[in-house]
Amino acid sequence: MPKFYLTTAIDYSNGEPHLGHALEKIGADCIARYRRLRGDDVHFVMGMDEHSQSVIQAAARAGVPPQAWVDRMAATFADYWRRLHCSHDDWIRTTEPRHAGAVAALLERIRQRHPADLFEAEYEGLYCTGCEEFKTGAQIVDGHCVEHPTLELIPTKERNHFFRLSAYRDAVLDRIRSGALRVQPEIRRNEVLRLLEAGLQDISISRQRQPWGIPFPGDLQQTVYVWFDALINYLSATGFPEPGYDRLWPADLHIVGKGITRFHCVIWPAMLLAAELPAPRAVWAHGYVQWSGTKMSKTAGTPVTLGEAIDRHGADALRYFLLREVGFENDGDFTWERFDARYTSELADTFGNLVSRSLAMLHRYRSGTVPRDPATHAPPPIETAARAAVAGYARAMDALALEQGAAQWMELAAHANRYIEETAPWKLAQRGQDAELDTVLANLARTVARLAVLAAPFIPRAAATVWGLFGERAPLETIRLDDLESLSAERLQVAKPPVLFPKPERTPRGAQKLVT
RNA sequence: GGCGGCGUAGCUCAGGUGGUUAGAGCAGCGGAAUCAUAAUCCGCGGGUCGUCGGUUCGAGUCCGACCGCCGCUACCA
Repeated sequence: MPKFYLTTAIDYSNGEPHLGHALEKIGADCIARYRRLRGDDVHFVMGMDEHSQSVIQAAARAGVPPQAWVDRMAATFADYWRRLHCSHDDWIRTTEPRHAGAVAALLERIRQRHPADLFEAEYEGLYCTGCEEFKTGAQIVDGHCVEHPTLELIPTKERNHFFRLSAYRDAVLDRIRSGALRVQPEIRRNEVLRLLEAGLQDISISRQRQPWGIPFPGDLQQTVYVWFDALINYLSATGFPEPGYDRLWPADLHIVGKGITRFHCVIWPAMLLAAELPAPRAVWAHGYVQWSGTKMSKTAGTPVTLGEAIDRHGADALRYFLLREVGFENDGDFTWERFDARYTSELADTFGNLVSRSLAMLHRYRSGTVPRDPATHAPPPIETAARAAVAGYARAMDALALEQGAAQWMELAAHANRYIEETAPWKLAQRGQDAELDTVLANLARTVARLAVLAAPFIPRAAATVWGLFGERAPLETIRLDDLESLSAERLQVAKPPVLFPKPERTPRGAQKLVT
């Protein structure tokens, strides 16, 4: 059983999680569940990034000590991920001792293997006394800090520890070009390659005047710069430097937002190479969730809270909508209108109703017992369609094309609805064509069971419910994709179908916000 | 400024290496059916393929210019 070590970016502890955070976690969870379906020994890690200045500020605004603040945030995030049925195996926080230990160990390892890669130098920058940090780029407008336009930025020199990033340009470039480190999707790979081709500068990896952080080994006047600190979480979670960490390391896939690809595709691999540790095998950089075509930035305020989105139609529905319509590759739009449309048309009317009518007929015509299929000859069209859908689903999911995987699932459900219309079981029953009816009902039951398996990575709760309706079988978690071809529901006693995805009678709340 | 991407039916999008009447899903309209969450199934709807030129027997599909969005451009996670 091959191991599959999967991570998401750890979330910054300075505010509530929103739909953007959720997309990343749900996408990663979908992949984790799919890999388990594939038979991989999955280790899925999420967590919190809890150091740095903004955390201190957020804590101060809330009037609590930093540790109390990050504890509160971690609990909040973890609760949302639980509500969204995330199936992570571990939850790491950068304020944990195991992480501080790993950071110190990694730095020590670099110092031992490549002493020249860590050195001290002067860092020069514009320092804002309001923020207590250096400002660059877009943070400076008209020569002033955007947060404190009335204060003067002070040119300041600071003695810092540096990492010789420049020494690893060629090695990182080679790994990405050769595919040893896969950067996906293609557009992100190209961006990273161009960045590398342009050359790298060494980076400072420590900060003075920054009490909320991991002490820099050998220089207690300074703390480890938050990015250098944060990236190491992926290694900390393996148990590094304790023996056995290499059972998990290297990571098979880091899921990150497109805004932080260079940290994961350039700096992180270079850090590992300097420590003579293997680089991750793949990085997937997803796009962002937009609200009616505009950015959902923290500063602009969130037009929709994560809680509202979950409450709308339930966690499964939100998961499905984010992965199917918003998508895990490009930026995508979230609107109540689109959410409701997908929910109604696909989850309720196509899949939910298919389950309803199939099981209802099983009860009406066969007392709830799936009959044996007496047919001995050519498989019905639905069987051919099911195999094609499973193959297409696997192809898409292997390539992390989650939208297409969901589309394959939906296509099979639609096909099953057509199969019912074409065979018209109610007519077969009327005419007393029992053998034909048995064939149709057995095939329908089998298709519904297969759909439950394929749906599990996207809508785990509903999938388990449907699977459970068949009773007397192995838990859904033990089923593998390879089992689908021979999967049969014959002789099983099925329960009465519940309404999986109820449809609100009237215009649900929040719809009016669409107009503004 | 530099590099790159996008702009196809009301909406979300497919459309390797140019070639008969430009496709799908959703929404909308008409019909059928009645097992089912008034769900399903069938049919229909004609969009200057961002704009203007060019190459070609022929371009959504290649070239150039332009317009409009967007991403990256290294220490904000």
